[in-house]
Amino acid sequence: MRITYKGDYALKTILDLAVHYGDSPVTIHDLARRADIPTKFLEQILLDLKRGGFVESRRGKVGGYLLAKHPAEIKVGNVIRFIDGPTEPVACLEKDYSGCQDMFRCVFKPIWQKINRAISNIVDNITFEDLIKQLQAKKEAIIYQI
Amino acid sequence: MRITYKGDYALKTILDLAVHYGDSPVTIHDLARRADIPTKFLEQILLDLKRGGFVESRRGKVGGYLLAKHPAEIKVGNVIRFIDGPTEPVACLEKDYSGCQDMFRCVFKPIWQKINRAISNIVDNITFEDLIKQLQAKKEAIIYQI
DNA sequence: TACTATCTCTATCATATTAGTAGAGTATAC
DNA sequence: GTATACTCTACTAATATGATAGAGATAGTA
Ligand code: FES
Ligand code: FES
Repeated sequence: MRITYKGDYALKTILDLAVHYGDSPVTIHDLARRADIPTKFLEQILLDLKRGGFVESRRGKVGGYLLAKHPAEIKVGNVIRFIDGPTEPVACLEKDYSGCQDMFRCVFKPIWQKINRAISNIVDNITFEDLIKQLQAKKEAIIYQI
Repeated sequence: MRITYKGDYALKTILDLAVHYGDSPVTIHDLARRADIPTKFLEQILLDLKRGGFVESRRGKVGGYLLAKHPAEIKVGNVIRFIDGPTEPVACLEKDYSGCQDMFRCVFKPIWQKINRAISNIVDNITFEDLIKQLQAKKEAIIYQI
């Protein structure tokens, strides 16, 4: 698995929208500025995320983007897989893969399967609500430090 | 981390050479045929592996390739990293990376670190000697089955 | 209504990576 | 001295990545 800039931008954007969950829409401009993402690139990413059911949009003045679900309902893995594709380290492991006939013989397959399970265990067990809590914990730690 | 064809071919080639460790050199032709790898592509991979100190070569008649170290001395992770690059899921984690200033703030970093550790734990704890043993165990299982 | 902020959509582009292919050259055993 | 086998550099086609450009649609409001 490889996290691309697009995936990184998508995660940061979803997190930003998660932080503003329940508030009024956030504009592309604000999202781009806060996460330092090229605006026109983010436009495309947000359209993708909308098609993926992660976000909703409001047009016109007072428009912008909103998270389509509660932050607790979105896992990091959902976003990564939707934007950057499968997390499997080799094509052999992906669903509907026709090659890899001599599966029984490939002594490397168990390695790829282990890696695959390890990655899934991580990215599918953390939601954006968890991330927000971590952010808040960090903030408090900083205040306490002062 | 993403295993490319080149990495896959390199692993299968090293395994083949590991199986023939101690024997006479194995030709590119035989390696290519057995693992179904385009011969000219494998030539390049073997030159890379030679520069990486994984294999040795003998020219002329009765020439071919030999494993440069004992199979127990070569980890799967060594080959993957040498051929396909770092196993880290994001550039931020790689050594000498200058970006990612607000490290303290990036709530995703612990996720990438976890994944990185998980992958390393897997690929750095299996040698080609281990793989050969697994191959032999499979062979015996098949014989027993018959 | 006109204006403006905002999202929507399609196309285009530069660069890098991937997965090879081609062909001439070098060394060695016999 | 010739066949066999590795060596080296260059080239190529296809795809992915990380954007940029510009015209269009929609909604609030003066
Ligand atoms: S050939 Fe499919 S996992 Fe090895
Ligand atoms: S910005 Fe470097 S890990 Fe998130």
